[in-house]
Amino acid sequence: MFKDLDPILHSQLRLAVISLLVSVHEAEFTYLKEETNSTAGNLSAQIQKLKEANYIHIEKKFKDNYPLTICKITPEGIKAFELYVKSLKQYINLKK
Amino acid sequence: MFKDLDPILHSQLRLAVISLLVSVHEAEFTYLKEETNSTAGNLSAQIQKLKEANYIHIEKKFKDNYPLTICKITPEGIKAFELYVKSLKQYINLKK
DNA sequence: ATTATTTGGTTTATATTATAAACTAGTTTA
DNA sequence: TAAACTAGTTTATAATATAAACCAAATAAT
Repeated sequence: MFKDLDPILHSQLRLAVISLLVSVHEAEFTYLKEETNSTAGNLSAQIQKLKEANYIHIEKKFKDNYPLTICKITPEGIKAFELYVKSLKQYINLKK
Repeated sequence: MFKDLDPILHSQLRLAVISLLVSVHEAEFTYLKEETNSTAGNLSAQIQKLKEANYIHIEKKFKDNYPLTICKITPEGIKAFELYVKSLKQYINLKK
């Protein structure tokens, strides 16, 4: 009945990040931080996990002398998100 | 943009338990254990948390000499579940 | 010019959570 | 009466989330 929920995505912050990246496809660290209302430390840790899972790609460069971190969702990330949503529906759409 | 997800419900097992109880209204421990495919220890711990949050009520009695634990959802539990689902939709865009 | 503040992060320490393993208490079966 | 089973609970450990502290450089203030 209940499919397992991908633990990488079943985290409020990581889910919010993926949710944003699914729609905007690519975003800066500071944008993600503002939109998700997270602390920098937490966001840094969580995007690292998303990267390790190969759900996002992280590019680091410089812009106007400052470091700039850009996150993009990968095809695997999109797939995982879609599967997560599908599984989740079994939990919250229980039309008995 | 992203509303906080009730941490009591944002747990795979607790969410599955509440999901079941929303539809069946009342269930035995062993039924929940089978339906959620969980271990007894984990289920015991998680229904305790749901009880502490006042999301379910736990009744303990005996049936045919064996202990019998029955869980029922409370109005607060139903309300919390509905709010959780509503908040979650912001993350997963369920309508699409 | 040097001190303070800000930007854009990362690392580390700690609290919380989830879970399996071990245990309790009794019942039934052989 | 010993073994196995039922129906759980408690405990120990691993995993997770998060705030706090830190780092390196840039810019602003004095």
